[in-house]
Amino acid sequence: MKKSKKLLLDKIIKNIPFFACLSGEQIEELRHVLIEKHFPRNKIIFVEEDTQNYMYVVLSGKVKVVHAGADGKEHILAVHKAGDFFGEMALLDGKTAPATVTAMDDTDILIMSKRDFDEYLLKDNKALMEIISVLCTRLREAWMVNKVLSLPTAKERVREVLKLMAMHSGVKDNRGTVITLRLTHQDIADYSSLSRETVTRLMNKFVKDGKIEILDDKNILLKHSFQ
Amino acid sequence: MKKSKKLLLDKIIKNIPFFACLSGEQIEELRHVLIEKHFPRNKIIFVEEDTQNYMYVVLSGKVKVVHAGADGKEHILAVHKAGDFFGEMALLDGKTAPATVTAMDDTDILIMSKRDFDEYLLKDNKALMEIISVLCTRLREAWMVNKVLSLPTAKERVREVLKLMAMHSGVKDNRGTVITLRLTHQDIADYSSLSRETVTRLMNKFVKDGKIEILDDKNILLKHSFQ
DNA sequence: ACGTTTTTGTGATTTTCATCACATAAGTTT
DNA sequence: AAACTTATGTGATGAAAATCACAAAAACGT
Repeated sequence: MKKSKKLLLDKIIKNIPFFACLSGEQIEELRHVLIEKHFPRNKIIFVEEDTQNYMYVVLSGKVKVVHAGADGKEHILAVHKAGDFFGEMALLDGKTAPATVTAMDDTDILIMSKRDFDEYLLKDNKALMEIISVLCTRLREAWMVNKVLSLPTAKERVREVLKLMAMHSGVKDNRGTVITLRLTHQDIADYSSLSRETVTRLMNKFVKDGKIEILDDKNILLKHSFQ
Repeated sequence: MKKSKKLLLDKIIKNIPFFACLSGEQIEELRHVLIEKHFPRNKIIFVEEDTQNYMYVVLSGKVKVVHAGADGKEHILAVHKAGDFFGEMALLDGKTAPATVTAMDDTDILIMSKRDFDEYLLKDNKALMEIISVLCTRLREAWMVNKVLSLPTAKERVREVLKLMAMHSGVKDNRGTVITLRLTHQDIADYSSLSRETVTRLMNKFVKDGKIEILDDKNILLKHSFQ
């Protein structure tokens, strides 16, 4: 393993709240049991209702957490980027995965087995408190999505979805907040439960009104005037 | 306290997953620190964004967990009946309450202070595991609501909301499942983010199609053919 | 650089609900 | 029981967004 990669891995691991309580030694140990795996774009990582035996950490790329509707449409519940983790729920309560996770780009992912998860995390009181705090965050996020979906107009829905993503994956700069997920209109539509065409029209309107700007790399800048 | 009431209290306490791991003595102890309080219909128990210092258990009646929209409309996230508990999140991560809770009927509620909560629950590893499992359940429920709200037609939304309530508050009998919450059409509308009129029309259609039946006490019977 | 696939842009049409406007019914209060 | 209040039933109308149907542009693969 390259030195720089090793350092990156260390940095990412240390930023996972679950692992915040582990000692340097423990992290070193941990790194040896973690498996790195590559998922090409559009590859499914796991399917809703699957029995799940791993927790995942995104190293690079991004993944979407989705519910698939009967009609083939999918609803995005969350998008995770480098440094985010997912799949912990099935490990915690032993039930099946509540949603499907798919790679949105070519994505490198770190995998931790249930055995190691139990070994390193479920024995330590402090780690359990961390897990609880993470679940609370997830719950608050789920309720926020909920709120967004019950907004009456398409415009509000798109606006709030953008704000939600800015909160989770936003980088502030002097002009506003940049959503670094490089989302397509279809992605935003799947997030806000609207049609792609409606999202296209609204995004253009936001641009025309000077509320947002699409940067060269397709990232979305929410200007200060946004909202 | 009347004997019968004491027994009821005991039974309810023992059915709360948080307390499942406590010994008989501990429960006895616990009962002395719990305060019982009455909330009349429509009384707000706590407000979104409030700093919250208690956990609550419903003894009788029912409460709704809601997000209030800017336009005065409210969106129901969950309904809790006797034996259910709520308000635990703010105690767990110290952040403000993520939603408002209101009594839907005259409701008796048991209150546990943060101090007792910490004292009895946050020290025990087994209790922490219980809390984690409860949070996972909440998260799965929140995602189900999410799924319902992203369904494209009003009919599906109402159908799935009814199924959700049946799952949480349903009593099976030989004809199907009875939702024992005595909900108004407005409640269902607030749950599914539809207008009251649309819900009325759809409920009548379900009745006419023989899928559901409104019992004398206003409870809703989902017949076996429902779905 | 060329063809292919994916994404975006935009008008025309249709559908579905929300809204409005009452009527009726059922429950509550006094 | 009369007077209110709350809940339900139902038609008519309108608005918002889905759908349909392409065109154009960008991104990607080889």
